[in-house]
Amino acid sequence: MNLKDLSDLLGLSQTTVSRALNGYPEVRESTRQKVMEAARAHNYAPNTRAKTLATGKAMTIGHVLPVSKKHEMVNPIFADFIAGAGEIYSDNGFDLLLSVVDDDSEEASYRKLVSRGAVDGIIVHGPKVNDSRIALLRELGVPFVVHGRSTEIEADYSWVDVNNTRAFQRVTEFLLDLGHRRIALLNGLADMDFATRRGAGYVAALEERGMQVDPALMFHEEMTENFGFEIACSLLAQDNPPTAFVVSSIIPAIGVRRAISDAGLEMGKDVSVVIHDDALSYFSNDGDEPAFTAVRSSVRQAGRHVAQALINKIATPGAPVHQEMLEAVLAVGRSTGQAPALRQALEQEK
Amino acid sequence: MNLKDLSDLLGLSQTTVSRALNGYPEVRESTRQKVMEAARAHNYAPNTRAKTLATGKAMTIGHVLPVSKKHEMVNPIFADFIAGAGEIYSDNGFDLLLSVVDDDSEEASYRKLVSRGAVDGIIVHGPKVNDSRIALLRELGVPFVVHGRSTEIEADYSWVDVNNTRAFQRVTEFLLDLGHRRIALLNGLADMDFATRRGAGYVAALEERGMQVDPALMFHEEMTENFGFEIACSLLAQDNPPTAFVVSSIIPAIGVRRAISDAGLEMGKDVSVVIHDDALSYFSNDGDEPAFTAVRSSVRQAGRHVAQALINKIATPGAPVHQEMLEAVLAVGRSTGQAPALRQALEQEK
DNA sequence: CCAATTTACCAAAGCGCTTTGAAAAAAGCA
DNA sequence: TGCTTTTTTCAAAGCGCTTTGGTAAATTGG
Repeated sequence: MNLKDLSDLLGLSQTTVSRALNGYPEVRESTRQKVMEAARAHNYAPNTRAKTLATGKAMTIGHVLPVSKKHEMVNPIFADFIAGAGEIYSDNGFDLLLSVVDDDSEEASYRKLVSRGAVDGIIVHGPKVNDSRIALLRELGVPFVVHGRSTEIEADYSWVDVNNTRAFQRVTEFLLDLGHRRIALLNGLADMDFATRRGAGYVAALEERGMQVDPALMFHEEMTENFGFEIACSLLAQDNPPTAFVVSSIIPAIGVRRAISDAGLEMGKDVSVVIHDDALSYFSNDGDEPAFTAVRSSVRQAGRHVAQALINKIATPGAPVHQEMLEAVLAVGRSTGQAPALRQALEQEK
Repeated sequence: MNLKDLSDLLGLSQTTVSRALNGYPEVRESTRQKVMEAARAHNYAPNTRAKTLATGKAMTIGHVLPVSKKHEMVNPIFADFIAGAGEIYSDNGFDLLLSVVDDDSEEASYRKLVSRGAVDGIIVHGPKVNDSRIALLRELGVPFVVHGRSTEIEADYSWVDVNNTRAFQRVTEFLLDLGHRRIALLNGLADMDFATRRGAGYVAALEERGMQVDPALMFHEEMTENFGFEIACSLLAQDNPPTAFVVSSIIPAIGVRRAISDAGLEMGKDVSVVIHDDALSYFSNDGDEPAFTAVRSSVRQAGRHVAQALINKIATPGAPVHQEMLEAVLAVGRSTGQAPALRQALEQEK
């Protein structure tokens, strides 16, 4: 069933039917009712491709999911982010075009998406410290919003980010207040912008208290469960092991927890752990006493904000850039406690 | 830059340029070279919407991601599956259209996808035991492939599934061979087809050995980490706790592991755990001695197979249905060992 | 060397919609 | 009633591509 069939059926012109369906005023209300009715009865929906061709709007947002050939890693926050963004798209009549590419042909993929006219806007995932995609997309002149930022890029562009620096400074201070002095940082890959900022927060907290930053306690890797496990195992086996861990995601933190219990220690008592919690749906870490003390910021919520910002940008091309900082909430759970040394000292005092 | 611009620039007709670009034979090789060159130089790519309108093929595959409003759950295997499918799409020039909908408007979403002509084919995720989507898609006459099956649907349709029954029968037998007699099953939601089949495999293994099936040891829930933790905690606190767990995904198994260590027990010695491992990228459970004994089947690989099957189906409409069974590999890891009772008996014997 | 093929190119129609500009019908006004 | 204004409808152009049905140019064969 296409427009012609429908209009023939109704004895009306395509123009009138189209207008009736699209809510234009120059059509009698009784006619509109009839048209709507017939459209529903025959399950008519205008052909997307014809419609977008005619209007010049693709009504589609592009997401590029780079999958490294070597690591075979898929960002675990991706699904939740997409779920959030997708809600907004549905509400606004946009489609979501997902391009899976191996990371070395990523740039070509953006170029093609735009020159094919397949999308009206693009969302940039996982920005690097110095991300070439931002310059590329500006050059291509396509509206885009970055989930995160790119520290070394001077240009103005739209982004929605969590205040990573503040969050990590906060949790580090929290651990310091509990008497921890040797605090390990298990961070994401070093070239990721979020990881840099989190590292900066951690360092800032230590330096503010006049403490040495020990590079031997800072780790950058793909944030797998195994990464957390391996590092924690080797650290805990050292002579002077850290008493606390700051971990960039709940996934490696699960590995850390495993290492702690394998070492016969108790998390929250012998060793403290704080995490950044993206509020992934399958790892709920909430309730009145979450398993992990965490700075929490829902990545799904971020997806909603990024999507909305992009849609606004597409609707109002001249508008200024959208830059939005989300704050992470510090929620204290069962994974943290006073440093053993401090606890002993306090007990002695009694 | 569009076709007209490019052909004007070259002093050729749109026809010739189009044919040159699409590899048709009726164009001189030297002309084709010139055209290709110019296209590359000016970064020309044919407008997707115009092209698909003209050809009548959308060159797009639809995926519907239902997100339950109440649970706010996003299937954690989704990202890996998509990554696999996306590779195949890229290789074959297909786009991936992702529709995020809340689960009660799922049917409408499929209808619309088809009547809008937005997709050439659809992939069905997470089939229920009696899934209405299969009848719907057949009625709509759109090519589709199901990731999984739907037990109660008689009709012929294309699917790619893991042999869940066999896999779970196998791991249950494995536990029985180790002397375990009280084996708990932590399964997915009861209406999910895969969960039913896995349950059937578990039951079959027990019955084959003439053992009672204890419904108090079988659990159906959304497969979160918390689910595993809660159930395992309460079971281990019972008078006659199970000595082994069969768990439908690595995620709840992580919760089970946590419960075991919280109870002061050792996994692989006091309590055994076997899992179904989807080989999610952030929870690698491989190497020569994986953390969990598992029946493994890469969901990413499944994504590739499903996508390829659908593309073939679209290319050859008359072809018979594609039904493909993937077998899961049993890999023994460190999470299983002899049942404590059996071990004691054997020691006594010496 | 000229007719019959083959090769290389082109004009125009069509994909299904929106939108412009015009016309017909209805309503308002004197 | 006749004329103007407003409302309602329509025919046709256009979005950017592919593809059909040509025609002119080059090649072949007798």
